Amino acid sequence: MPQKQGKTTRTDSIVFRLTQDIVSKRIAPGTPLDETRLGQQFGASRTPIREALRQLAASGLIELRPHRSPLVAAADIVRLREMFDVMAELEALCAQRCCTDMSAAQRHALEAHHRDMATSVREGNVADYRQGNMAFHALIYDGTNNAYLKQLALMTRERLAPHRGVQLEAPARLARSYAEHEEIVTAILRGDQTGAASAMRQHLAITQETLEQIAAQR
Amino acid sequence: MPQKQGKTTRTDSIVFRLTQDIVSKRIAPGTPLDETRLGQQFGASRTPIREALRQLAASGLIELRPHRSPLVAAADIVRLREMFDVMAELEALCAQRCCTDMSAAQRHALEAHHRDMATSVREGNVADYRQGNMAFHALIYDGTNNAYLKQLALMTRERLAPHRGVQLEAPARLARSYAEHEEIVTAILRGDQTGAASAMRQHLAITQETLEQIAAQR
DNA sequence: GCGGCAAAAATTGTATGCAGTTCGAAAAAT
DNA sequence: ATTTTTCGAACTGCATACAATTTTTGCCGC
Repeated sequence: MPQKQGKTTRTDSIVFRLTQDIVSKRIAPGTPLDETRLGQQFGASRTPIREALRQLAASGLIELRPHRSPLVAAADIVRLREMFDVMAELEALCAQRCCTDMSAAQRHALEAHHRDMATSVREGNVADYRQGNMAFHALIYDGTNNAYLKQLALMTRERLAPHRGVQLEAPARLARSYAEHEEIVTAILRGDQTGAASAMRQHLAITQETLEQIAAQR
Repeated sequence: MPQKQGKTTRTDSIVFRLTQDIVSKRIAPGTPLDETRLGQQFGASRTPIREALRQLAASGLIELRPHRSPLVAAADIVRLREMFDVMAELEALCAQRCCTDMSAAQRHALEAHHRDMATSVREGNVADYRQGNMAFHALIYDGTNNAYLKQLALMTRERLAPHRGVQLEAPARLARSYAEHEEIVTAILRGDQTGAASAMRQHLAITQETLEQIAAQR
């Protein structure tokens, strides 16, 4: 489960760096991770290394067996596809629940946020849009008023985030993404459960296509 | 996240005991967990305690913020209801996916297992049925051929298991549960996606009713 | 008496040392 | 030459000691 990193503790720093190294394939899958070696590599003691490795294991990035060196998990394309698939279903469920379980304030917040994102699209500000997009989906998670569902969806999205790399960089994609958001929002406001769910599914299917391209180009 | 407990390492032992203490309410929600105190309470050093706490945090049983004592997460009725809700949806999704993604061998295994469970029902053997029920649902998780979906469903079920207490003890419940299983199996074998999903949802709604009774009697 | 500040106490984060287990290599037997 | 056994090295699991940070407590000023 991802932690905040407000006051970067050493463990969190190591988690971050190791995560990047793994998802960027700088460390090949199947590689055994030696605690002492990592320790002197990162200039830290074994203790924070161990904590970091536990967190990575919880994230599914590595596998650890008792008394044995942790192995970098095979983040194969198959597994990523599966996760994307489940994420789409989770978010579709969130959108569906939003139709019935959202408070008026939450509905207004979602609508307002979506309108605000229009400026990022017009300016072609990719960084802003990226951030706004995350907030958009977070608002939908919140709208379910189901903490566990929110937690699962967030966890899945965050775990997938590092693998998405440099996608939706093209301004054209921004406009399309925004249009899809529009569909989702209107469906939710209309209370159209199946419409909201399918709109969300389709929205995420686009993202998944990008993954397939990345997979193909290897 | 599956954890073996073959060669009980001290950390795993502590994880197990703490988990039981938390879900059985022996430790009240909101209680701060002091590492040193736990250490001398369990007769262990702080190191394995820390590792155990990380795992519990990953399981969502406790919450930890940097430089602050971990707090036992509130497992209130509201949260439990939410988790049951999500579990129903996850399993409904599993059943739906089984209709399309199951192999022939998996279909046969599910059918055979279901038939075998009839004897437990006839004999009124609650313990056997309980075990068979778990296996039944596990077979459906497997049938999705989606490791991540399986992981989420299993995790949710396991986390909920301790709270289900002494339900479905009455032999009458066994027969009813079995009939519901029957519906699910036939829907899956027929390839009826929506039928399988709704049958599963209804099957779990029964379970949830029991929870409500437990909640009410407190 | 009340609010802010500072120092002390308590608790988490980190480092290091030791013991137990696993894995590999060398040696012995077939 | 191949297989088995044994021994050693390396690494993980655990314990303890130290550093950093937070919280509490006591004091001073208002």
